Amino acid sequence: MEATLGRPPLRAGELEVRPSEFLVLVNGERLHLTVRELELLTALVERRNRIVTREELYREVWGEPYRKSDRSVDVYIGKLRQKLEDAVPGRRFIHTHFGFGYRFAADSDRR
Amino acid sequence: MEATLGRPPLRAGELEVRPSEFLVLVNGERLHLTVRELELLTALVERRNRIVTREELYREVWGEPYRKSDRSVDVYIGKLRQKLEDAVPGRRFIHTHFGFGYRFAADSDRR
DNA sequence: CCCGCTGTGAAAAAGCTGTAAAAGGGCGAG
DNA sequence: CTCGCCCTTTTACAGCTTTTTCACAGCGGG
Repeated sequence: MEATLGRPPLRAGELEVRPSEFLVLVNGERLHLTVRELELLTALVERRNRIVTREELYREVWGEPYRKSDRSVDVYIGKLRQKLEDAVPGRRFIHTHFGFGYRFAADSDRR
Repeated sequence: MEATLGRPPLRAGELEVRPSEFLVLVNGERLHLTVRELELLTALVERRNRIVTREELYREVWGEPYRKSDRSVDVYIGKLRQKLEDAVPGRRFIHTHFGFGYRFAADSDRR
């Protein structure tokens, strides 16, 4: 949880993440996230527009070495997608890059 | 995939390869490649303007000894050529050297 | 011509991802 | 202490994508 404490606010399209307040706003409305969800979203938004490996995400959020049989990252990506979809229907924030990892993008950019 | 992780960016004509970001740009646009395609292209561009044997490419990308009946390198050369042709029509980046191997060149030089 | 080398489509095999659901844990209320 | 609730982790499996293998046709050099 300390992974969110010193972090400055992040804006990304209709999202605003304030890690130090455990708060995510979507178009001004609070999005209710659990601790893991918030930490994972924070890690992704901090690395927006870049492909991030599961390894890196796992190290950052879980704080321990990644075992490739571990599906936690995927499961939480799914949870985040669901909540983001509920909040902003039709928008796609988290992209899968097969064999590489995930990439967060607030704008519809091609990279 | 770790074959791309510590690598510095490479520029070659209208191509820019950023292995550590799993990213290839062609005239600024992302070229979508699979893991193998990216690794093979990276290996070729790192050795640009030199003829590279299948053995060397196979060792570098697949990480194991080459069996001469293995056509994987050829198949992936074909995939890369196709994607590069789609991205930059009329341009030829990967040259065959009969009996020797392949050579990547960004400029239209003959050798 | 001959025969090994190369290009390539397509099938088979391997591997990766999305997701639901079960299992495991922590914590506060009573 | 026990229960109930919620969050996290693990498991299972279907559906897809990628990788590998195979087959055959066309080339190219001797």
